[in-house]
Amino acid sequence: MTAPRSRRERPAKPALTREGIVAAAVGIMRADGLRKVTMRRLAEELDTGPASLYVYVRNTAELHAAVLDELLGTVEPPEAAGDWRERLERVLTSYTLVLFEHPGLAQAALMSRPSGHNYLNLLETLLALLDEGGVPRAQAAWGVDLLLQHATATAAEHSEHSGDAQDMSGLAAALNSTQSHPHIAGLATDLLSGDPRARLSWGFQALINGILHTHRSDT
Amino acid sequence: MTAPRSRRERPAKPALTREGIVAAAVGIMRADGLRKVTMRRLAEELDTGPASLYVYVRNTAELHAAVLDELLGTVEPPEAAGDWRERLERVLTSYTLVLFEHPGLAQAALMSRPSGHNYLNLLETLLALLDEGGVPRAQAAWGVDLLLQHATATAAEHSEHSGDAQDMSGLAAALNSTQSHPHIAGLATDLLSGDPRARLSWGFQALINGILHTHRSDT
DNA sequence: ACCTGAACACCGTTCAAGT
DNA sequence: ACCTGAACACCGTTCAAGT
Repeated sequence: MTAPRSRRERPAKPALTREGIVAAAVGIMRADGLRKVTMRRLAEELDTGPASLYVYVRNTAELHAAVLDELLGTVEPPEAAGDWRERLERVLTSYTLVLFEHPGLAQAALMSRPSGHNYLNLLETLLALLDEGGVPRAQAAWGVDLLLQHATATAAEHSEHSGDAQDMSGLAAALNSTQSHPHIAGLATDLLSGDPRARLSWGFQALINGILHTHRSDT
Repeated sequence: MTAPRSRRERPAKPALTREGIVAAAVGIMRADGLRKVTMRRLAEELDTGPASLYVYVRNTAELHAAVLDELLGTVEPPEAAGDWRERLERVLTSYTLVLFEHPGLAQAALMSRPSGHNYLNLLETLLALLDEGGVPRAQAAWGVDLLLQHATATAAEHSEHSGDAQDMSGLAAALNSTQSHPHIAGLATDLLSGDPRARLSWGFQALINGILHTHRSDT
C-alpha cells in the first residue's frame, strides 16, 4: 500500500515530465510574456531547481522552440471557401496574428528552423495550397520559405517599439531633407503609411505573384 | 602649462564620448562577436564602470543600433554597370553579406526600425533604383521594406545553427512520411536544397517581380 | 555636467553529490 | 536514472554620492 497523499499538499508537486515543463512554460508566457520564461522562473513554478530541467530540455532555445510549436497549434486551418490565393492568405494571416501576440517567439522562430509537429502541419498546408494553385514545384519549395519568412519577420518586428522620439528623429529628418534623400522625402507619407493589415496583405500578394512568375533557372 | 602626460600611461584613458564608445563596441564585436558587446564588457574595455556609459547611450538596444549603422557603412554602393535589376540585386546582396558576418546585428536590425545615417543612405539608394526601374511609387514605398526584410531576416536566420541531429529529426521524419505529409515528402530535396546564394538571388528576383506586378488597391 | 561605486534584481549552465 | 544544492560566470540598469 502506498502512503496516502495528504490533501493539504495542494498542487501535489507533480512529477517532472517534458510535457509538464512545456505546459508550465506556456502558462508563464501567457501570464507574463516570453521574457519571463526562463529556466529559473520555470523551476520556481515547478517547485524545483533550474538544474532539474536540464534532464528534459537541452537549453533555453529548445524550450522556446517547444513553446512556439505549442502556440502554432492555434493557427486556424484553411476554410473551404474561396480560391487558393484567398485561403493561402488567410492561413498566413492567422499564423502572423498568432505570432503578433508574442513577438519574442517570432524571433525564436526566425532563428530556430522550427521542426515541431504543428509547424510541419502548417508547412504541409501551405504546400498543398501552392500545389492547388499550380505553382511549379521548384518555385513552391523555395517560395513557401519566403512566405513564412515574411510572416515571421513581420511579427518579430512588432517587438517593443521602444522608440519614442529617438526612433522618429532619423527618418523624420530624412523625410524633410529633399536635398540629400530626395526619394525618401518624396515618399514620406507612404513609407510609414498606415494600416499594418493592408501592408501585410499586399506583401503576401506580392510574394505570391513573385513566386508564381519567377522561374528557377537552376532546374 | 598643463601637467606633462607620463608616457607610461599607455592607452592614456581617453575621455568618454559617444563616438569612442561606439568605436570600442565595434572593436569588441569584431574580436569576440556581438554577444560580448555588453555594457559591462564595454565599460571594462574603456576602463570605467558600466554606469558611466548611460550618459551617452540610452540602453543596450541603442548601442547595438549604433554598431549596426557603423557596419552599414561598409555596404558597397551600386556599380554603374548593369540594368537596374542587376544593380538592385547587387546592393541587396552586399547588404546581406555584411549582415551574414554578424547575425546578431541582423536580429537587432529586424527589431529596431533602423534610422542611422548609413541606413538612410541605403534606403535612398534602393528607392532610386526602383524609381529607375519604373516601379510605381506606392509599390516602391512598400516594396523596399519587403526587400530589406528578406535580406535582414535571411541574415538573422544564419545564427548559430545550434541544431545537430535534433534539428533534422523533425523535418527529416516528415520528409519520409509520405502518408501524413505528402507535399513535404514530395519536395524533400528541394525544401532543403543547397546553395544559399542561389536561393537568396531567386528570392530577390521573386520579390522584385512581385513588387513590380502587384498593384496597391488602396491608392 | 559628468562620472562612479555599489547595489538590486536577475540570468544560463555545470557538476559533484545525493536518492 | 533522476534530481538537486551550490557554485561559476556572467547580465542590465539605477541611484545616491562624489568631482
